[in-house]
Amino acid sequence: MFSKNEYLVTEGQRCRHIYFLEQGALRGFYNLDGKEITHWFAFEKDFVTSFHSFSTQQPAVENIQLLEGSILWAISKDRLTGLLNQYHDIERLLRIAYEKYYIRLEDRYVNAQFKTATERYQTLLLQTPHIIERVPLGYIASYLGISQETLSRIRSRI
Amino acid sequence: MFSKNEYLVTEGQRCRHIYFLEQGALRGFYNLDGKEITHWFAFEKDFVTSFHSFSTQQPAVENIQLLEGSILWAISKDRLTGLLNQYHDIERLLRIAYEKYYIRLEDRYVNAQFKTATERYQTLLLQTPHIIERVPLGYIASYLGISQETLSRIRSRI
DNA sequence: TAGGATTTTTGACATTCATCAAAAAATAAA
DNA sequence: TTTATTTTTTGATGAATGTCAAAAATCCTA
Repeated sequence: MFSKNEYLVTEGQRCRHIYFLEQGALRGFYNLDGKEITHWFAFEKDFVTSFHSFSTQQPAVENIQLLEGSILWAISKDRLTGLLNQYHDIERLLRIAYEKYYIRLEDRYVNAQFKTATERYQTLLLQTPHIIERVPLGYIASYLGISQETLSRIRSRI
Repeated sequence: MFSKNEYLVTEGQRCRHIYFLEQGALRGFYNLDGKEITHWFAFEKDFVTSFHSFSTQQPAVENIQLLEGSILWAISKDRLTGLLNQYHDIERLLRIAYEKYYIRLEDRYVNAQFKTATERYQTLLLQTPHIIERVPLGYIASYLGISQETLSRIRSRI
């Protein structure tokens, strides 16, 4: 149980857990040229972690912050490793989970690089309409890779 | 052994193999609004496949084309599945390979969405300088998400 | 519910980049 | 080598988006 605006992971710190988000909302962001860039959101039933840091156990380059009071379950890297050694099936589940996450990221990548700002916003509306009600526009703008002003203008135009 | 400009995978066709590229160069691209968008390149010692199609066995949305005559090794989905069932260790290797590929894609994603065209080109020069000599500029431009003219101007400016 | 803080919108202007067209350069073929 | 083809560069112009500043709207909280 964590409360709004708390941090799950902070830049520079090693991320030792994968979390399951039962209830609430999170964002992952990092600092680029003095600006906070939100690069993902997570909602109910998502698994979250600072993937790079968790996987390599290097210091995280990103921050994970609570957007709402949330209920989270955590499993540590060590405990997960134990489970993987003990149960072949978990290794397989994880491999398949990675496949799915990879495909999703590929999709986002294409979307990010080759669609216009307006198209990206419309895709977001279609795929996850609830984001709009739960997340400040500024965060959404940086998630879409545009300025808040531009997002505001896109919204007024639609 | 395949020769220049041949296709390994074509849009609409199911991709049933993962390939190991021993020698040569490939690109993955798809058609968007009548334009070919190159979204990755592969060179010696890379594993390649149309990931989404291979994983889900849905028809591919992308094409894989030879940029040079190349030597490739293939393993079919069925044979790989057999190996995964037989050897726990291969499941683990695959899971770890996916981790690495995921992290790499995450990196590219950030790069694509939040860096300027010039920065993206400079990163490319730094990370894979040999691309420039082996791949036409037009492909590189679309890989970077800019027009060929803009890339040409960036090059003259540096 | 009134005042303060935060978030969103609007305006003016500068910059980046795409597009279309054509010239120049490089590469391949005869 | 000469010609044809492909690739790269250059020029002119317009559209999309960023930035800075301020106004308007919304939301907290006392």
